[in-house]
Amino acid sequence: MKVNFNNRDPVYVQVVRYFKQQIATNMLEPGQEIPSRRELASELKINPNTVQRAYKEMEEAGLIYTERNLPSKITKDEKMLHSVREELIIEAVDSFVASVHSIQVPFEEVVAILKEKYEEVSDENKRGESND
Amino acid sequence: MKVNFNNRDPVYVQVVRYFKQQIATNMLEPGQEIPSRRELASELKINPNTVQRAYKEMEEAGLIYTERNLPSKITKDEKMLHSVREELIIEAVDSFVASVHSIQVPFEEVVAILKEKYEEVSDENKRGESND
DNA sequence: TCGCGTGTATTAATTGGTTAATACACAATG
DNA sequence: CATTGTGTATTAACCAATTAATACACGCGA
Repeated sequence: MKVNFNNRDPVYVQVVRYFKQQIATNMLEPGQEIPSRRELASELKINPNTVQRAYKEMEEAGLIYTERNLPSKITKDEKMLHSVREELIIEAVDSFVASVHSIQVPFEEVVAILKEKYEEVSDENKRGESND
Repeated sequence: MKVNFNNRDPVYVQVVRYFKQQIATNMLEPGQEIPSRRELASELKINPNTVQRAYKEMEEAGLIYTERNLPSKITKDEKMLHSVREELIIEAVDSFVASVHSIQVPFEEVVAILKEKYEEVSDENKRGESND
């Protein structure tokens, strides 16, 4: 479990995003146990409350659940899990479309640039990825 | 001159973004005079220093220039003006690709979703746009 | 029953960015 | 030459979000 922190976004947001990505790519399975607050905090060298905040948000969103005082687990609700990926995509698309729309970029131009960039990142992965 | 402020981003950032969009869509022309710090501040009901900060960033970026103590003007450097649009697009694309790549969305799926959303916003504009 | 590792709650501290207040310098204009 | 409107610089205040410190509650197992 390794999160590449940046300095821009709040740590707890980045932790949530990390779990969402893990869920969206099926790296975390339904019912799977995740590290305890203190354990993850220790591992990532951050404050336990920061993890707690991340976990709390995830629990309120229905991504994880907690039974008694046991480490939380990934939800077993398949629909919920599936929607995580959907929502991540929708968020990204909405933000992106708003940006390019405000400067009136035609759809075809967008797709063309997108394709280029897509091939770039694919190439990078074929070699030895190391990004933020 | 009207900026739709949101509560998320700093005001001066939104002011800069507004000018960049205006430049990218050719609403502001090379050499064109822009409102003085105090004037724009008054118009937008914000502090003159907030405008100053926005203008300062734009001047450092080469988007505007200031002669003596006259109101600043849009740069006449056509290459610079053209690159504004390019950079806005590149920023949007980079951020977008990073997002969808982290959850491994295939290119074709991205384009499909994008197309849908694009048609949505186009339709909205045909009617009576009113967004933040 | 005691201790340990869970999750949880409350409150405080920090801190950085943002905005505001104020003053200064300059040039044009009447 | 004084006033007014520019841009500029410096400093302070503010404020909200984030993080940290601390204590509490619960259940399990030695």
